[in-house]
Amino acid sequence: MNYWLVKTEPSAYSIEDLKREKKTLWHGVRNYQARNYLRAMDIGDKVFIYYSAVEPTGIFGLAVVSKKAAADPSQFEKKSGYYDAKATKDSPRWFAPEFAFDKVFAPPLLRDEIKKEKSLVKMVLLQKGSRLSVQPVTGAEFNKLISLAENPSGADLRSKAGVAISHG
DNA sequence: GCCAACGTTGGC
DNA sequence: GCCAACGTTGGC
Repeated sequence: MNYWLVKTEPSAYSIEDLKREKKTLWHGVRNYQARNYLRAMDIGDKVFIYYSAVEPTGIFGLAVVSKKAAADPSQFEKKSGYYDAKATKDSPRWFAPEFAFDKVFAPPLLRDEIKKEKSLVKMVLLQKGSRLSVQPVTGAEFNKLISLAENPSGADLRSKAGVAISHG
């Protein structure tokens, strides 16, 4: 199993949109390296949904790959902003996997918290100038991110102080 | 809103 | 095939 992170903006497509629709075709990626990662995704792989550009930035949820990447239909649609005149049905340029909703992170795991974690400094996400919209995440990074998401720093502090955490 | 980093385009 | 110019991304 492999792990990934994809960027979006909540105004374009949010984790709540995915929760409502249950599944979505992750289309419109127009960068070759990102495309190659999309094609490498396998059914069952986990995908962090990251919001970029709009404050606060961070991971807002998790999806799971439900179908392997196939030709991205938007590259053939002339009216689409994703139209690519050089793509043909015989030799498509761009590919889109299907993602299924997994969970919303509440609260979200913000970029600031990720940056504070020493074991995560090598994440592609945190590299200077990294604009890749589809990124690989290592298994160790995945586990750490999940544990941070499930144990927000506030809860950590409360538990260290010996204060019971309510789960209601 | 600024601007550094990056990918793509197109002239040569 | 080089590389300057340009457009875009995205953190700050």
